[in-house]
This record gives sequence, C-alpha cells and structure tokens, in this order.
Amino acid sequence: MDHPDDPRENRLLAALAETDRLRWMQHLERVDLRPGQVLCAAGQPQRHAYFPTSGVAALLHMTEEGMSTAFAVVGNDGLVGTSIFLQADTEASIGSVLVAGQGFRIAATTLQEEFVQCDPVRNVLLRYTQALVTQVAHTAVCYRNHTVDQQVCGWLLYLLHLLQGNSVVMTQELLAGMLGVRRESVTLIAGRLRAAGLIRYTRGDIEILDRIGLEHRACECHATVIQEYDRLLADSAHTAGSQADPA
Amino acid sequence: MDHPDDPRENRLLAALAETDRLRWMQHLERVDLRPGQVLCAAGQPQRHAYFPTSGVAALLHMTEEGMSTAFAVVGNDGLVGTSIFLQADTEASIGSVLVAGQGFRIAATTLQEEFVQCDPVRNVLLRYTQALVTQVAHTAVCYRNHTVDQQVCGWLLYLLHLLQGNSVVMTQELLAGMLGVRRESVTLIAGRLRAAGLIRYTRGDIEILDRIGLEHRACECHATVIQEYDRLLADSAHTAGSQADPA
DNA sequence: CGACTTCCGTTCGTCACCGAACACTGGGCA
DNA sequence: TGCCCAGTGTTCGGTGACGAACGGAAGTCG
Repeated sequence: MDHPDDPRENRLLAALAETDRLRWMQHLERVDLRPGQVLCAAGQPQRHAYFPTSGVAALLHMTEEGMSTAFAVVGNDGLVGTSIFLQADTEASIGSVLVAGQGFRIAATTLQEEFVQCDPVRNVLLRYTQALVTQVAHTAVCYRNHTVDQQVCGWLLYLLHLLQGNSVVMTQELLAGMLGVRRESVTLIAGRLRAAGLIRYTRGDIEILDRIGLEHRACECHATVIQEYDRLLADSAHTAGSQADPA
Repeated sequence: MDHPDDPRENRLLAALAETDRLRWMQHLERVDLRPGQVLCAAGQPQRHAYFPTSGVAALLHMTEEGMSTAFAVVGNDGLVGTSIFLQADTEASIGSVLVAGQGFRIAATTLQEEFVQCDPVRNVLLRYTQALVTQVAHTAVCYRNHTVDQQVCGWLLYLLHLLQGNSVVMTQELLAGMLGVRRESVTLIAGRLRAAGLIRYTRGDIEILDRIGLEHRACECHATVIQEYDRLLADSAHTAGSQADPA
C-alpha cells in the first residue's frame, strides 16, 4: 500500500485553486482508513470531514432487524461529513470504511470557516453535494427497479472505478451488507459471474476479468452517476468564481 | 381551494428572518401547481425555484422501461430546484406535481444572489438540503428492506402530513407510479387497507379513517424523516447568524 | 500439527411482487 | 340516452429473493 501524500489524489481537493489548497495544507491531517472504521455516526456531531485518497467508505443506515443498507459510497471523488457545511449539527447516517485506504481529514470548524469565507471552496463542496444527492437518488430508484444481479455488477464496477485497479478487496458478506441483501444471495450471484468468466475471487479478494461483460450485465445507474460526478467535479471549471453564466 | 397568499405557508419561507422575507416579497411570484406539471426536468437548467404552500410534488427518475419511481416528495416543507444554489447548472431529476396546490416561485438568479449574499438565507437552504438528503437516503433503504404494503402506508401518512388534511386526492395509478410498482399491486393493498377499515376511497380520492392503524402498519422510515425535517427546519433556530457552536 | 475461525457453497420451502389478460363501474360528454 | 373511458377489481402463472439450516474449505493461531 503506497503512501499518496498528495491531497490531489482526492478529486475535491484537486479541484481547489492552487492558493486555496496551499492554505488548506496546514489544516489537512493524513489518516489511515481501516475496514469497519466509523467516520461518522448517526446523531453525533461531526468533528472532522474525511477526504479519501484511496479506499472506499459507505454511507448507510441500519434497519430495526439489524440489516445494513448503503445508500451511497464515497471514494477519492468525495468526502464524508457533509453535515458540517450543511449546517446540520449532527450526521443523519453512518459512514463506515468498506475498503482500506488512506485519506486526509480537516477539522469541522476549519471546514466551516472555509465554506463561509471562500467562494471557490464553497462551490466545490456544493457541487459535490449535488453529485451525492444524484447518487443517492439513483440508488433508491435502482433498489426499486433492478435485480440484485444487476446491482452487484453495477456496484462492483463502481467500486472498481473508485479504486482504479482490477480487483476489490471485499468479502461477499461485506458486499451483501452494503447492498442490503443476504450473504447467500451474493454467493449465488458471484458463483454465476465466476461461471460466466466475468470475475474470479478467493476469500475476500474479487478480481474482475471481463469488465465489458459486467457492464453488459449491470444496470446503467452507476454509469449515469459517474457521468454526473465527472460533469460536476471537472476540476477545470467553477473553481475561480463565476466566469460562466452564458444565459 | 383557498388562496393562501402568505408565503409563510411554506416552511422555508417562514423560516426566513422578517427583514429577509420582506425583501423576498418583491421577487416571489404566486403560482398554481397543477397535477402533472413539470417543475424541473433532468438535464435542463432551472429558471425558477418553487416553494409550495399546498399540494405536493415528487422528485423522480424514469427507468429505461418507462417505469417512474420517486425518491422524494416535496410539499410546503421544502422547495423544488436545489440545483440552483448547489451550483449544478442543470437539474438531475424530474420534479412533477402529484397533488394540486399553490406556491411561490423565485427566479434562479435572484435565489443565487440571496444564497451568496445572505448568511441566514443560505443556512435555511443548506439545512433543507440536508433534510432532503436524509429523505432520499431513507427512501433508498426503505425500497430495499420494506414491503410495498408498509411503504404504501408510510407514503400515505407522509402525504397526509404534508397536506394537513384527512384525505389525499390521488389515483392508485399515480400512487403506483410514485412508488415504482404496478398499479395492480396498489389496488390489492388498497383493498386490504379498506377491508381493515383503515382507509376509504372513490376514484382518485383516498380518505384516511384510522391514522393510528396505518402507522402501525407502516415502517418507521417516514416518521424518522419527519423528525429530521422538524429538527432542521425549526424556524426558531439558525436564521440569525451563528449564535450556536457550544463546543 | 491440530483446533478454531472466517469465508464460501448448497439446498429446500416460502412468499412478495411481477406480468399479462380481462371484467366491472361510475361519471362526463355528445 | 347512450357511449366512452378513466379508475378500479380479479385472476393465474412465473420468479426473484428470503429464511433457515448445514457442509466444506482456506487460512490462522496456539
């Protein structure tokens, strides 16, 4: 596991203007993200915002029966702790590390000050919020309309996109907990995918063999979400005031 | 249908400070909300933000097969058009009127100016955004884990909460399109609810007879969401700068 | 080397919801 | 008055996912 000490590994931090990022450097603290680590908890005030540079966290809720279900995942394209600048005092959901990695964190008070005082910073955070809303919305629609088979393929592709590799270090149990389904369902589906030559896996390490095949099998929700992230977080635009507005 | 020409019928507008609301009055335009009317469209820039004072709109996506599924509903507790101040240039979803009513709208450019220049206004809008995220997240988890039966009860109660009456003017077809299920499923469930003496309905008018019974049958998702809205939009707090921060 | 734990595989019955097809009814409009 | 149609009622087969129970295999730690 390498040590990407460059904050620009995170897409939001990369989108900051040079001067802003230099100012932030004094406040950013490098942190490891360990699987299962809780980055935010429902009902708790949020002391830091976390910007992953690698690894993946899930935003999830627990149901009464103890079933966990994620409604969004956050990688190096986002942050955990939006409640800070949304003025919400406390988080509404659980943020938990799914795949180990690293990242940076910043104190809530500092982030809040930056959000209020610096327009470009605020715009980046707001545009990320819009992307997050879009992701959660698509997750809801996907949970309603698509089969678990499609969803497994879609989430795997999305994780792969965040992890920029060819394999995902995650047990079927964890994948099930993320999707809000039984572990057995995931096992069944994973078996089918393996039989079809699309993936290979051994004890918590899922390797993708045929990305195109997976895409063919997945619903388009995640592709749409990725597009929206790209559009909103393209680091060229909207980091230096309002030079847009063609209307 | 009465004419509530007071913007304070909308909870966000009511949360504004007196001086801010007076300034807004010049920009607010009264509008009717007709069933089926599209308040925002995916991929389109948003020219106005809509603040319902009565009636209900749904935020939804269409699937490839033409099935519509809502991921949030907006009544007099919110606004349609968050993409404006989230700096997103275009909306990502469809906003469509479900139940007829009235409301106010404000030009996108004006809203954007207010958001940037006025801290209390910004805080209200941001806190609403957090509430919306919470609602969408719970919708996703609910779609995954609960039965359509529970969901019908929950959404009915939520609509009732928004409409402050005892009946909901909505066909089963529309309810089905909102939940992303078949009309027949809704008919079946509605029949059961009627048989149990919980509701009564005739051609597009659903009347609730036993609210407690419905609550008993519904999941707790919507109650949780209502709580979060109450917490975040309590009009006493957070409208006059930052007198909080007890840490 | 052996015991234990974690992770994966498999089976069987059950049920909620889907998909399609079709029948009924009340209100509006010609 | 009669037609039409939006809204609702009902049926039947199919199936995707659940729930529970148990078997096996790959690591891990004493």
